[in-house]
Amino acid sequence: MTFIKSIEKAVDVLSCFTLENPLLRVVEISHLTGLNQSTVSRILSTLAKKQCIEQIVPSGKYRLGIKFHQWSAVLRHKTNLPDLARPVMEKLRDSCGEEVTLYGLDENRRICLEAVKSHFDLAKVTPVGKILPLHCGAAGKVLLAYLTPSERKKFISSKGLEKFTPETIVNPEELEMHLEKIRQDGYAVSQGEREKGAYSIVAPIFNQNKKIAASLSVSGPIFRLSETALKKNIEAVQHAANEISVLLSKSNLNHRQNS
Amino acid sequence: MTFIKSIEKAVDVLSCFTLENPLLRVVEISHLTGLNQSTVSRILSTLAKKQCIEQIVPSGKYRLGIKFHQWSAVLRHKTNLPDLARPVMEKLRDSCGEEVTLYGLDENRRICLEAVKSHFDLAKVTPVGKILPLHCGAAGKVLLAYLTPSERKKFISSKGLEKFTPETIVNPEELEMHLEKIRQDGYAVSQGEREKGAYSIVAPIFNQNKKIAASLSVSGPIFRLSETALKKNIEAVQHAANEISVLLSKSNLNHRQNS
DNA sequence: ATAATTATTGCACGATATGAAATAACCATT
DNA sequence: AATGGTTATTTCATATCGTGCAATAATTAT
Repeated sequence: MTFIKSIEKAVDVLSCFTLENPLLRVVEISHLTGLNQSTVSRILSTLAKKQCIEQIVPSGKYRLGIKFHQWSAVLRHKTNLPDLARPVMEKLRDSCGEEVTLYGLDENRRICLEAVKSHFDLAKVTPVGKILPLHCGAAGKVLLAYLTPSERKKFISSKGLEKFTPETIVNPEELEMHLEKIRQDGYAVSQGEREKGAYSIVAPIFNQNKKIAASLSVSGPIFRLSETALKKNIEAVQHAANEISVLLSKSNLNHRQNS
Repeated sequence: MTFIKSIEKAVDVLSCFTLENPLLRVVEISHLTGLNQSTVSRILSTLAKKQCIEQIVPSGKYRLGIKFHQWSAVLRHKTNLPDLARPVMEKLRDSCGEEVTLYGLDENRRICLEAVKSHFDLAKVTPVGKILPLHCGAAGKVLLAYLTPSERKKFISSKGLEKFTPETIVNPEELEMHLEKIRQDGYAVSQGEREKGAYSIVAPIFNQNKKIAASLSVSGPIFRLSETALKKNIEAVQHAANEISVLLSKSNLNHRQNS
């Protein structure tokens, strides 16, 4: 299989535009991607010509362009995972009170695809579109756990595992043991692995081919996690995740062939 | 200036994914873009590797992938035109009762960037993300009218002007006259040019450099357009469009330099 | 006004994207 | 299940095209 390198580079350039960094200049992108400045400049010109990005005139910085409004609408429109999952997620939030989030795999990160806010004032709040690491936090570990061993190895060996908190697992073997445990249990619980004081309870969502499609998380401040809440929430998250898996299978089976 | 052709092709491929056609196969894209099947296949493989698209396994069709969730979130997040315009659009809708829509230029089409629903049960309803022609409907003609003559010429000469209804202008000279009139008036009114029985009243939105940024439209069924409603709505649309122009200028001036 | 950083362009080289044809995979029909 | 037809992918040779370097131009900072 042969891939078109300049297209990969263009995607890498566009991937630099994030919630945290929605406005970028040529050099910044050059640093972030490791691409030559000339190359970045030419890629940006091309993307600007095609209206994928636009230049803000006083500053000269670039941001995503009108083309993405089209794609954004397409994404929101059809049977896609977030829309499918939202009602189930709201039910889950109502039963456990805490924030419910949905994560998908994005290169070797995870991205928050959907978030339903907690009823508490003091709570975990994750914006949709936020990109987070895979190796820490139960939602990341669940995504990792159900990859094929080769896919997983590619990630874990790719670069060092960054330490976010004292609880972050940075040892590959230790991480693999955790993942094995997750596969046995069918869920994951983490406490303060990425952000101090926060817990998550997470279960996997599978597509019709039993491949991992997303992870569903309930998360909040650790001090609200009683022994009974833990048990109840594990049960509830697993149930909700299964429900979404079923919806997803049905939805995908619908657009067979010429439909 | 030198553009990277394979990237342009990739964008063309992705542009095939629309509200009407969210699921596509290689041949379909090949026909839509005029690209060789091998090329399309390779572009799709590359985009799939980068998770810009994903293949639905039972059917083999492709759809937009998880990467677009990231970009979609970035788009929604920062000071972008639709979010800026929405409150003003809602006010306008409340004052005139009819659907209010916002259109931007997308290659040589227009795309609905934002829509606020009419209060009436029988009304015009335009989905966000819908792609429509430029040469018919007041919202398209306003976008055309304020392009530079060379930009405009590029579009009008590009290919024949499709006739949607008996009212559609298909003669380039006649169209130019209409556009001149629009520039003099500062607004446009159309009746049944694209869809029979529908009218639109549209005013231009400019950015801080006085370039056309979007067009703002009030539209509904012609039978509700009395002489007084027409006058009132023209006034209201122009006022709202100006308001949005001001907001847009302010917003763009904010992210100067290193902010 | 000057220096420093950043963006763009020309050029020549080497990588690489391309179409045509072949092969493989897939689907529909009987 | 088997066949024929459509669609997807891969191979291969060729010329195109994207690339980095260095120079220039444009911006920004001091």
